[in-house]
Formats: sequence, structure tokens, C-alpha cells
Amino acid sequence: MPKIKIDKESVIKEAAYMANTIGIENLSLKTLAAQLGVKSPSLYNHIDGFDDLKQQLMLYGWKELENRIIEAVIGLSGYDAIRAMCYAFHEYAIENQGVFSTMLWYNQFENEQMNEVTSKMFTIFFKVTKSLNISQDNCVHLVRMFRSFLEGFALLENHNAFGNTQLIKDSFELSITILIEGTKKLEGK
Amino acid sequence: MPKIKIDKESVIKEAAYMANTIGIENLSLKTLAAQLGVKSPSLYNHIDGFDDLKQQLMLYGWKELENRIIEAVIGLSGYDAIRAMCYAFHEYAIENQGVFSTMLWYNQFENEQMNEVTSKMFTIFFKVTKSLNISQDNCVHLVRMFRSFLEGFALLENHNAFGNTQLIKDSFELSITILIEGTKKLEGK
DNA sequence: TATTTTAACAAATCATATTAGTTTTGTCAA
DNA sequence: TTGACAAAACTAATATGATTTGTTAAAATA
Repeated sequence: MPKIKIDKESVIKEAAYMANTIGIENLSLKTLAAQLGVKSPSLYNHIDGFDDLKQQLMLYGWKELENRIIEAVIGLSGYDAIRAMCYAFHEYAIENQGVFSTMLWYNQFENEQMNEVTSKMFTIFFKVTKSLNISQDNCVHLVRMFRSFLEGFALLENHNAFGNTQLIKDSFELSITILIEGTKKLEGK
Repeated sequence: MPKIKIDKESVIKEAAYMANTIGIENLSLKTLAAQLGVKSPSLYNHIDGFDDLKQQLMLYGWKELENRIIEAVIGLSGYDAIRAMCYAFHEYAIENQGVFSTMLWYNQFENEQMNEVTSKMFTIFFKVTKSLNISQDNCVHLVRMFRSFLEGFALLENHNAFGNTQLIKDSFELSITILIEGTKKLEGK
């Protein structure tokens, strides 16, 4: 019988899948290894332990999200582009709850890779806001504002912190509208 | 020599202190017990395990924050009140990082106590927005928007996800201004 | 084919949470 | 004052999962 073969990519992809389906809090090296058909020590040939796995998941997620955002923004500009990016962010966060939670939690690892991957993502945002005749400083503030709102909203929604499910879409829509209206006031400043 | 005596309150307070100083991820029953001068099994006379402890921390935090918010809003009304509440929220979240992270993470426990304690807090917010001649539905959306932004911003700031430290206060200030300006557009709707 | 590398494995170790059962301490009623 | 009792500490044991170590089999390379 041939040995089961895994590699870094399959480990991370399976971990992402499991995190999204059974929840990040139920993901362990033991269950992940079992799912892959190996024993948990074998995972150490591909990752550097449990914390490293979660960091990999975080990087994986930011890259995936970046792709989604790039796709979403194609052919759009200005406030339409901003709105589309926000919706793409939200959609990804809701559809990939497990991975998204690592993206929230493991942004504290201030290494090269991390800064690179998130800055790359928010650079797209940044470029759009700069096209709106808003000062560089204010663009930084705006990106932070949108990012804070988007991460906070998705976190709360994923944790069922909002009551009525139906109204959540309305809340998101209205919030984005308010943020964009507010942003318009910064034009020329 | 008399035995060391602890009770539920001292356990939770010490846990809160430790979470805020050494970080929630370094808090364990072992270290907490050591800090209190007892052995970890003794803690089970006062709490129901580690998960319960974190849930208690979460409740403790929301109650503390509620008090801060109430204090902050005294004598103020309308948008001044909203602004003051936002600053109080931010200040608490930054000064109590460990406890705040349990408040973010453990809002998924959808039990009575939890709903009660957060709804109580956001009811204050809610009352202020209603005084602004904004429809009930839109008040719900607004509270969610502010909450999302506030939790997201503090999460990111606490995790050093923003670069330049100095500009963070400016980002917060500008963001609140934008949110409030946007809110004004809902008056009469 | 012979050698080297890769990566899976079993077994052992470590850390922490948790449980079970024992002992100490203080309280309160007889 | 004393003896029963309850509360809450303790020790010892168990369970689970991460991690380390050392072994081995398969695959790759020369």
C-alpha cells in the first residue's frame, strides 16, 4: 500500500475547508491529520505547529480575499468601486467564517509576509480613494475607517451578535451608504 | 497558617487584570491560580472551567463598559452624546485589551445573560439616536453601524494592524465625524 | 544499483484542563 | 465546649492535544 502523500498546500486547503465548516475553534492538528489520512506528527513536515498553521490560514485568506476584491472592482471606478469592494469583502467574510476569524485574530504577527499581504489588499482600496481628489492623509484615514467597519460588521454577523437576520443586509447597505456619503465630504480636502 | 481564601469576584477580577496585562492568550487556569496563591483545581469551586471563566470575563467587561458609557453621556445629548459614547468605548477597549478581546470573541454565547448585558449597553445608544427624529428601523441600523466600526477599530488598533501610531487618533476622530455626518442625513427618515 | 533525501510513523514527553476523592478550616447548634 | 456539617482548599489521577525524538519505508537521484 502506498503511503498517503500530503504537502503544504493540501494541508492548508484542508485546514481552511475544515475551519469554515466545523469552525476554527474545533480545528486541531489531530482532526486535521485524521481528515488527511495521516497522523498528527506528520503535519510537522509541512507546517511549523498549530500556531504556524493558523498564520498560514490567515495569509491564505488575505490572498483569496485580495483576488475577490480585484475581480469585484473590474470595470468600476470611484464610489461604485468602493461599494463593490465592500460587498466583496463582506461576502468573503461570511462565506469563509473560519478563515476569516484567523484573518482577524492573527494580524498581530507583524512579520514581512503579513504586512505585505494586507497592505497589498488595502492598496487597491487606497488607489480608488486617491482617484477621488482626497488628500493622502485622509485616504489613510478612510481606508482604516472602511476596514474597521467591514471587519467589525463581519465579526458580529458571524458571531450572531445581531438579532434579526433579515434586517442585516439592510443594515449593511445603509452603513455603506453612510460611509460613502461621509467620504464625499472629504473631496478636495 | 490560614488557608488562602478566594471567591468568584476575586477570581474574575484577577483574571481581568491578568488578561489585560499579559494578554488573553497567555491566561490559563494554572497561571491564574498561581497568581491567586492557590492550585488550579481550587478555582473550580468558583467558576465552571476555563470557558466559563472567559464568559464571565466577557460579562464583566460589558458591565464595566456600560458604566463608562453612562458616565460619559451625562449632561450630553444628540450628536455630542454619540461622540462621547464612541470615545468612551474606544478608551475602554484600548485600556482593557484582554477583557475586550473576550467581549469580541465570546459574544457567540447566545444565552440570556449575554443578550441582556449587550442590549442594555446598546440601548443607551439606541435612545440617543431615537431622540434625533430617526425612524426605529434606521436606529437599529445605526447602532449596528457604530458598533461594528467601534469593535473593528479597537480590534485592529489592539492588534497593531495600523502602522503609524500617531495618526491613529486622527483616524478615529475623522471616522467618527464621518459616521455622525452620515447619520444626520437620516433625520426625518 | 547504491546512496541520499523526504516524509510518514510509533512512542514518548509536556502542558493544561478537568475530575475524584481527601483534608482542612470555620461555623453553628446542642 | 464540642461535635456535626459545609465550604473550599488540597493531592493525586485522568484526559486530551501539541510537540519532540528517533526509526523506517518510500521516492528521488546519481
